[in-house]
Amino acid sequence: MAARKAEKRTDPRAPEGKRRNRRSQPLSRERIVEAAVALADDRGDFSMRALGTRLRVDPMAIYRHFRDKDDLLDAMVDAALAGFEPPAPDSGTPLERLRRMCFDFAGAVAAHPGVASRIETTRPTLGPHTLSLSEACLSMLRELGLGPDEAAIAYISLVRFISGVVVAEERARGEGDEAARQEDLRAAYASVPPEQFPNLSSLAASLARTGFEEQLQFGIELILEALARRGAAASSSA
Amino acid sequence: MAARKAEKRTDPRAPEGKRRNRRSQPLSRERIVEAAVALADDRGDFSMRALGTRLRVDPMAIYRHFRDKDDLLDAMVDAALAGFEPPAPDSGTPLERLRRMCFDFAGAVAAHPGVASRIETTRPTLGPHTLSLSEACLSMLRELGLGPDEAAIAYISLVRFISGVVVAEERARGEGDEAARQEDLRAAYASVPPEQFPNLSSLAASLARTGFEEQLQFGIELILEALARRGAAASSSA
DNA sequence: CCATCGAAGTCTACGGCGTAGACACACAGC
DNA sequence: GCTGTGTGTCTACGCCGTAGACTTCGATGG
Repeated sequence: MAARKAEKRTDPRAPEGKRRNRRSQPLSRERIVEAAVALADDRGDFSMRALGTRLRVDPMAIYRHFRDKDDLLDAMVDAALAGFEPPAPDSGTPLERLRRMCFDFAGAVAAHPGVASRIETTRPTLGPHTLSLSEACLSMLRELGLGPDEAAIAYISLVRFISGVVVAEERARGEGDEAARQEDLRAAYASVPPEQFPNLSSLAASLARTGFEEQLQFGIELILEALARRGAAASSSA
Repeated sequence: MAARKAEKRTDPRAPEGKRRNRRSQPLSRERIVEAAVALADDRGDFSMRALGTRLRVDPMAIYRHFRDKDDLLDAMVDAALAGFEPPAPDSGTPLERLRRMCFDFAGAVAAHPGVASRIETTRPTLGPHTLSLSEACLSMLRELGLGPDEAAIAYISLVRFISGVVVAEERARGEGDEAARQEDLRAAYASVPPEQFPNLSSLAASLARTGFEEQLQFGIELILEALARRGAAASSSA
């Protein structure tokens, strides 16, 4: 949008413009958020200063558009949810759609480091994407037969579980490559005395076989199953 | 371990010891972890430097006992789980005990800021308390009728959900006092057009009524219910 | 009794962070 | 042309984690 006026200014590397590069293209919330997400994706972390250099702009310039880092981070969360589309209403049973949505949501969140831990439902980020996502999820839960209050708390439960898994995945990923991690894990559990902790030893083996994908799937299935049952009970008794 | 040799040195508050306070009582992993947890409890956050001043010691002294901050943080997680006791085997049905344990666990974790987000199950912290907690939980899940693999992944699901809730709670708590937060929430949702997002508007009302306690309870009930059903099915078919 | 040694604590310093506050500059409207 | 306003810049403050050299102390063994 604001890039229009920049077209004629992009090239002529203004002789003295090295210092005053304002005209290259003006900063905007959008441009900043985009760059911020890209930065967080490239490196695992994110700092205002790094974002500044990436935008070839003084870090403080960002503060003209966002109150503080937190403000920007909130915007990034919503941006990460762009491109996420709730499943079409006629694309399966409510349960199927709900399941698909949970996975899509988890995928979208997991695609951008740092986002998962900021998914909120109590002081909600309230970006437009967040809003439509919540609405879609709630309406499917209602379709399942749940009442308004039940749907609300069920929605929260789902979000909490998913973000719990994704946060753990992110942390693990930042820990070194997968093979080494698996090896560490095996080694750590190998030192556990099996007679004192019989189940724990077998946990190691299971863990080695189970990735985050499976954890996500198992947990969501569990939750949705229980929810469906409640919904059915509620609507049959009504 | 290293404390043994200190016993004879504890008292004689060396005259010139003001600068060289080493003799007051020697640092040890234990003493450091204890102070660290206390520090994190007092202020909401935690830094090596602040810990140093609290221990009246140069921050770098801590590095003689812990490789780095992460190492210390891991130890703190396990320390937070001290005092946590799994329910006695004869204190109710497996389901009841499991439920109780989940709440106790959540409480123990929530009692110490910063701990929740570090609860791991894949690169496990492997402190003694963590170990016995896991073992107890796994064995109850087995009692429920689940097989070893199912118990393992069910255990992970529970941990993920609980830490998800507690992390969210912590973040919310750091956000300002409860009343103001509730008000912000109400205001935020008030600006959502109800005709476009009918369910979302009702979410606001439900959220206002629902604390973290209820979220925890609802989700755990959901998960345990589904697990119990699977366990029953598995053992009846066996 | 003294030399030596290793462990524990200290000091200094480096490079990073978020961001407050003063400043510079380009442009809009007069 | 003048001025105000918005936007990017600069400098600086006070935090952070921690590397590496240094100090000091108690223990050890000659």
